[in-house]
This record gives sequence, structure tokens and C-alpha cells, in this order.
Amino acid sequence: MKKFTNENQSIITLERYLPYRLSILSNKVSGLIAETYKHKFALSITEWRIMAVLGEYPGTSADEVSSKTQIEKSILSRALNKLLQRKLIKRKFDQDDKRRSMLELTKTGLSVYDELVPLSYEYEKRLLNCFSKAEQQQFSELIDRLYLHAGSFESSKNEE
Amino acid sequence: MKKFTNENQSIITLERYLPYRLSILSNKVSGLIAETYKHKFALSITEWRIMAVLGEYPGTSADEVSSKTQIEKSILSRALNKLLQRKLIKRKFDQDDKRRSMLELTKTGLSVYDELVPLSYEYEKRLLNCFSKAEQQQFSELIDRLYLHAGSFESSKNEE
DNA sequence: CCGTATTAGTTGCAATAACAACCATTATTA
DNA sequence: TAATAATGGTTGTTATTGCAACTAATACGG
Repeated sequence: MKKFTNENQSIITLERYLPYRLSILSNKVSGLIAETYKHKFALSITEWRIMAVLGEYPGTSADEVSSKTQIEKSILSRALNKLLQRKLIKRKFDQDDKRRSMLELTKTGLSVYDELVPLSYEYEKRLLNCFSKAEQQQFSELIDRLYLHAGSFESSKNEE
Repeated sequence: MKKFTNENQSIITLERYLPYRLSILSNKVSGLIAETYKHKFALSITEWRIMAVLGEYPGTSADEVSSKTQIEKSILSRALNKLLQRKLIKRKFDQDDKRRSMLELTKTGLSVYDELVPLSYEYEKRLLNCFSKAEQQQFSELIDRLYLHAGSFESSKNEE
């Protein structure tokens, strides 16, 4: 069996390099389901993620959506406009703070959401059926741990 | 401890949804090291990946680089031109098949490569030190398995 | 051989992303 | 309570992407 890391330290084997492997895995995993969103509802991953947040937390502001989804605010702003135009979401502004938007799915948006949620679960389930229950649990824990760990590097970021 | 998957099947929790989690993990993991490439050598991830392949396999053609790195060929073509301009790589064309390019790192390119390889390893090692050896092995295996499994979906892709 | 298909790589173009500058509005504080 | 800062969101600009159309070279089938 192939070693996880490379042996020869003067040459790098991209194929075995963790950041690369995560990247292609992620692209494949997100890309496959994205085709469904796109085919069925002409939604990009970004747009679907926004709707997913609004399905879970109706009334969320753009800023909150941005922090939950890690979508940059200018990209978010334009994506929201598209969704507004398509009447998949609606927006009010908070009267106590007129900067703050309050977003939610429209009836149409909700019907799209209600159709996509089970498809998404089904897809996730299908993905994970190559793992035993214990492996699923383990994988999940490792992902979370690695994510937190990587996040802790950021304070030591090189600034200049 | 939080369950891996969501419980309530009528709402999706993005934060716990595998494709999303892999995506933000991958972005963080690749993004952090990418800063180093960018800072030190003004290289994008794409450019660095190309160089990594050429460091391991000098003489590779653009097409082969494309399939090894999964970089789309038009993006690759433009990235190669940048690297050629910066004289980090050089290119000959195969005399037996004049379409086919033969790429390799220049001396300068190799010196960049030789500096980035150990940095990359160091980074990978640092990332992984939140795992035990056994966990590293396990994580690696699960990534590979999931990748293969997801790849097997593609034959059943929806065409129309 | 000749016409057609395939392959390697490039280019055009429309859509998307990233980053900064910007506008309102609200908070702070002196 | 006026000046300044901070916040929520939008817009402009430039670079990067992704797809398809294209060129040139080679392979293949009759």
C-alpha cells in the first residue's frame, strides 16, 4: 500500500500531497451534486448554499449569510440580487437598523428548497456508503479536527 | 458530540453537510500554503502544481500535466505561457509529433522548486500533527476510498 | 493516397471571482 | 451633539475561470 506522505524529500508527489488530494476530492464531491442543482434549478453552488442557510435560518441578514457560508460579501450581494430577481428569496430591511437586511425564501424558493434537501441528503448518503458507520464517524471527526487545527495557523500568518 | 449527518430531513444544516465541509476544509488547507507560494514567488496554486508535476516528471506534455493536475487545458495553456515568460519552465516540441510539447523546469524553475518542496512538506507535516500516525493513515485511506467511490458515480451522470 | 476523425494546444468570450472603494446608516466619544 | 469610526451592503474594476470554437498535426478507414 502506498504511503500517505512522500518518502523522497527532494521531490514532491502531488498525487500524494494532502492539500492537493483534499482539493480534488472536494471538487469532485461538490461538482457532482452541483450538476443536479444546475440541471434542475439553474442554481450555482453559491446560490444553493445561500438558500440552504435561509431555509435553516429565515430572516438572516446578508452579513450573517456571508459569515455562515464563507461567501465574500460582494459575491454574496450579486448572488442575492439574482435570487431576488428570480423571486426565490425576498428581502426586507430592519426598521430598527435600516442597513440590516432580513432575508428569507419565498414560496417558490421554499419549494425548490424542499426538493433539493432530500436530494442532497440522498447524495451525501450515497457518498458515505463506501464507509462503515464507524468510519463515517471517524472521518467526520478528523475533518473537524484538521479544520480547527488549520484555522489555528492563521494567527501566525505572514503579514508583510 | 454533534452527529455527523443531519437528523431532520426537511432542513439541511450546511455546516454539517459533507460536500460543504470538504470544500471549506480544502479551501483553508490550500489557501494557507498558497499564501507562501504567492508571497515568496508570486506563484498561484495552479502554477505551483504545474511546476510540481514537472519537477517529478520532466519532459511531460501539456496534456499529461492537464490530466495529472486536473487543470483544464485552456487554463493550463495560459498558465504555461506565464511560466514560460518568467523563464521558470521551458518547452520543446516533439519532432516525432509536432503537436506534442515537452516541458521542463529551467534552472531558475528548479531552484524555486527546490525551495518550495521542503516548505510544502513542512506545511503538510504541521497540518497532520493534529493526528496520530494511525489517524493519518486512516484519514488517507478514507480520502482515497471516498474519491474512488465518488468517481464511480460519473458513469451514471445525467446527460440530457 | 484522400477524406474524415482524433489529438494537442491556443484563443475568444461570457460569466464569475477578488479586492478595494464607496454609500448609507448606526455607534461611539469627546 | 458634532465629528469620527464602524457596520451592512453595493458597485467598479481587473483578473481568472470555463466552455466552445478554432488551428495544426497526426491517425485511420476505404
